[in-house]
Amino acid sequence: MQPTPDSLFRALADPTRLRSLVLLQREGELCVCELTHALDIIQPKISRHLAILREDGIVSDRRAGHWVYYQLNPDLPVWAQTVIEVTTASVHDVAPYADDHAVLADMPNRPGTRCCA
Amino acid sequence: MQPTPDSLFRALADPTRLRSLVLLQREGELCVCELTHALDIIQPKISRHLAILREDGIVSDRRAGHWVYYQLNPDLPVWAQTVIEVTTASVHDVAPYADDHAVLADMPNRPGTRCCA
DNA sequence: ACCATATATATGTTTAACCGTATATTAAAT
DNA sequence: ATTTAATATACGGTTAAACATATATATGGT
Repeated sequence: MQPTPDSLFRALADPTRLRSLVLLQREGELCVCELTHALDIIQPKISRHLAILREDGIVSDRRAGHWVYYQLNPDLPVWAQTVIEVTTASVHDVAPYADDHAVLADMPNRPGTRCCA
Repeated sequence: MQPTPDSLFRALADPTRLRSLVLLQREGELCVCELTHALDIIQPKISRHLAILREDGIVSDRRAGHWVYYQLNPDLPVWAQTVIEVTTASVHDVAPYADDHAVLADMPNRPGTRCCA
């Protein structure tokens, strides 16, 4: 499934989804617990919004053991990629997006991270 | 006033507003009656959605006699211009955007048009 | 002053989206 | 087989957005 302009903008219209997408654009791939931590939003809420993005073809998911990793759908049409890229670049230093990034960087025990790097 | 990512995407999330913006991006400046005709949407509905766009700084208006002309706000931040440009380009040939453009081109008695060109 | 045209706003109602809480699913470990 | 951890979904309630209709405002012409 691929988003239409209509459905993409409807998806981007929610703050939780927009913050999630900006973070995914920056980081490439994140599990639900990382998004939950970075945005400080309860897990069912994150999961529900990720489901909306998934059902619209905006993100794809991949399970690895306990964790489910989300990323921007690699098959996203170019125009949609551009919309997300340009937006992400423009909010690089502004709240709450910059903070989300910082909070994620400080997250302890991130899955996939070697514990004794 | 300038749109934030949040407010811009909320604005783009409504089909009437998205169609209006795509047409304004293509045409440069249109009066309310042209939008009403091109989109085949009753005038109060068009006006209300244009008011929402205006209040968010996405479009600007100019009165000329009976008519009020709208255009994309020239002071729109570059990232927002890019979002609208890229989107417009991507829907050039698809419904309902292509049709809106065609219907507008066929509109009789458009204001600002010389009657005996 | 009055009328016609173009546009804007106000009102009450309906529809859709989001929310928090509770519960179900899935996978790994013991 | 049970338990624990991560994630997903279901349910009912609340809020916000959109709608159609009616009315107000503004401009220009007679």
